[in-house]
Amino acid sequence: MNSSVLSARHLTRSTKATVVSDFRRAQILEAARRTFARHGLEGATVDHIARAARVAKGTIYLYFRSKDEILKHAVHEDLDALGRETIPGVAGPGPIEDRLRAFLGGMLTFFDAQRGFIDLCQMEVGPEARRRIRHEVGEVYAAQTRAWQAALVEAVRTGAVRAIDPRHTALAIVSFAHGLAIQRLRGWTDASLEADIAQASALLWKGLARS
Amino acid sequence: MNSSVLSARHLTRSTKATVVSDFRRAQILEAARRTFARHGLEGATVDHIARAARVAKGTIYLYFRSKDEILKHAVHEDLDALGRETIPGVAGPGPIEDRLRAFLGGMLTFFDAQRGFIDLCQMEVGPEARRRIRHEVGEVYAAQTRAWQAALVEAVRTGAVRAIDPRHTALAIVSFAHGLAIQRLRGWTDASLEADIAQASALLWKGLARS
Amino acid sequence: MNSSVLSARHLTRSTKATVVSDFRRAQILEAARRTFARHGLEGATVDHIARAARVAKGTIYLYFRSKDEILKHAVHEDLDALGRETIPGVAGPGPIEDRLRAFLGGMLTFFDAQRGFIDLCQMEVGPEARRRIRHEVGEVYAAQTRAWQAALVEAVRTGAVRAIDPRHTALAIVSFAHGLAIQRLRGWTDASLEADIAQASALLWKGLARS
Amino acid sequence: MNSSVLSARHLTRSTKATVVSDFRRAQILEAARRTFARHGLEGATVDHIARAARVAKGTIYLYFRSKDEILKHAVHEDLDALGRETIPGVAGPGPIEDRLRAFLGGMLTFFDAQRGFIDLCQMEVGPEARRRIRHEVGEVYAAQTRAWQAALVEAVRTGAVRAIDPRHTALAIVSFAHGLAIQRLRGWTDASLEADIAQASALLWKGLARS
DNA sequence: AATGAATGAGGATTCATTCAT
DNA sequence: CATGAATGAATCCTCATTCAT
Repeated sequence: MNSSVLSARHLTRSTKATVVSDFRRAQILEAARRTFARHGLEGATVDHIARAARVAKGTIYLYFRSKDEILKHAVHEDLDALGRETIPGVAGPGPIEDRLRAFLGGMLTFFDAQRGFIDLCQMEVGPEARRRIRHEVGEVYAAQTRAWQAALVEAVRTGAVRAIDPRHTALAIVSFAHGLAIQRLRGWTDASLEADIAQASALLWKGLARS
Repeated sequence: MNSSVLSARHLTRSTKATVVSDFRRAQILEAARRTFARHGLEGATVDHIARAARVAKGTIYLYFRSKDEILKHAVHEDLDALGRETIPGVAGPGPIEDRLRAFLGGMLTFFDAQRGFIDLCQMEVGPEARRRIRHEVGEVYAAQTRAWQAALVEAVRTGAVRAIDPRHTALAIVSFAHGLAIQRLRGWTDASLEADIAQASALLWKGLARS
Repeated sequence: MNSSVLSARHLTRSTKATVVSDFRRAQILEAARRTFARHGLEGATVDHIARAARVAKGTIYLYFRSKDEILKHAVHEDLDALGRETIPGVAGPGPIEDRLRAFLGGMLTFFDAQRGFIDLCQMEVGPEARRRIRHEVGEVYAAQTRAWQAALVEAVRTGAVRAIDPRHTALAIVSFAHGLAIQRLRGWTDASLEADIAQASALLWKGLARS
Repeated sequence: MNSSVLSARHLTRSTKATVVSDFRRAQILEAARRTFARHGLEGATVDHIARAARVAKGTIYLYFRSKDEILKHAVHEDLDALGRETIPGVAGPGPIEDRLRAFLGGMLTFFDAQRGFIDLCQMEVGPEARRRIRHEVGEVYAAQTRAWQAALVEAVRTGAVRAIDPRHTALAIVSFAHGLAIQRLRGWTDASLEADIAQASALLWKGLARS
């Protein structure tokens, strides 16, 4: 009984430690995202990130090996989320028009939530870590494009859309979503999220629809 | 006569000096563009730029007050060119379909020529100079959007296109072009310039055209 | 009775605590010696020492006030041992030739046992603690030298050795032993311990012996 | 004629630049040696070295890639000198007794001139650069030992010394010189340089001489 | 008593900018 | 005008020490 209590305590402590540790990592990553977004990739000093995360500079290095490592993780997490939130719906059931709207909605919402900061990192390509990020971002867009290409091939076959070229059209859809997301992210448009989604998907749909 | 000779000489010298000076400025700006594109905004040191421009580091500071100043000028020149190369055609005569194709072509060509590097600088926004760049880039896209909005209002009026919302559609066109340009710039698509232009403008045109 | 039991208990507990405490101190010092020897004085972090001692970093500070304190104690213990193992024999009875061999043997054996690491620390003299170490090491060599000087004065008097200068010769003996020990410690010689001792003492003895 | 003047000017400038550059390097190395000797290897900060060299911290990095590089060069230069100043004489002509005295004199003088600081660096073995230093120092002592071994083989053959073991005796001579040099360097003896040399070589010579 | 997460002062290194030649 | 050596502020990262659990 005593030992069970002890091991329970131990388990609890161990779990708590993990929870705390995970919390710290998330806390730092979140602070890093905000700081990268506000100050830029090089402009964001580790001091800034630490202050934003409300921890000491040294603490950062208990959870990440380097500033680059932080960037890598922040980007990786976000790109994972972006892929998960936009790609499955493309192949899903339902009319292609709805899927188009859902895709655009997913992209714009994601970027609007300040999480598109990665997309703005493209300029920094010196160190190896950056090169990987660049590649990883490209992979997500490539995956989106492939998903749309497959969906369009099927849609052309069933006559749901007119006889467009699936490869180029897929790229066009993704590029469109991307461009629109950036315009919004940078504050170059003040339209509401819903209006932008509605108008953009209507335009695209009209471009795809039969006759 | 003497004085005329003198002033001629002076004029000549002055002119030559100006020419040389302008040449140096252009030489440095060009080197800076290449260097920024290759190494990133912070990754590009003044040493790099100087070496690329084949001048000594100190010489740079005879022509530009600071590194930020260089960036500002490089960006400004490029944005000017982008505006000049894309906006007038929007309002120009001819069927709107052709103008659409021309616009997309202008954007993609410009970015393909490595000059879209500015667009990649958005992440660096710390110092005041950067903030201005950000704003300036936004201005160009805003100008493009306004041009398209005007064109679309007219096109809707004459029945050249269906009754779309000019404001949102203008933004959509610009965003589309922008997104496609970036995808190309980053090497995420390997399609030919012509094919991309053709397919994209066809899709958009279909989205705009009547019935 | 009760009280005697209690005080016995108390004594036992107190003693046990002392034993445990002493054990911890020795454990940490030993780990520190190994770590200093392997990584150098600054290269050895408190983390390294803690890991080598199989205790948590914080525990170290329950037994030593600072890293410098650890070094001071490790050095002090070793120097004490070196003195005890080499000095008494110098004044001891028996022919001076044997005492010479014993002295050289003591030095080389001590250094060979990795305990001469202190001798290698001389470079680090910044903080006050280091200055003391330097002085303390010097003290041991000085004590050795004094012991030899006394022994040689006596040996010259009795005619056991030729009429050398005791002061300089004492220094020479100690320096010789020291130099040989270092050469071995650093791995710059691969001869066996016994052979080095035998040859060195033979050479020195020949240098000292009468005609 | 004009061109000759120009090229002369150019040559002058180029030479002057080289001279200045060499001077700076020497200036920094000298300051580094002093600082390493005073503060230890890690205790000596680049700031210290810069201040001792009367240059700004950044200037250091115009002449050396890193602190380790500085150490490497300082050590290399000194070891070169030590080898040049002690080894040739060993094989030189003249009675072996004189060569012995010359060798001891060379070693003690070198160390007395604060240049034996390298010898004190042995504790720091972490980074790769340090490991090389350690090896390099060993090489010099090994070269000295080889030189003595050869000299002793010859001396035994000609009967200049008694039938000692050349290998061990060579090591003993070098170790002796080394140990004495260190004792002096650390201030553990206050005898005059000449006295130490005389006494030590007399002792050794007596140990080597025939009957 | 033991732990190890958190801290922040301190050090090596970089790089925009200046200035004597 | 042009140069490039010199500067030092600013940045990333380490590690001795503390302290809540």
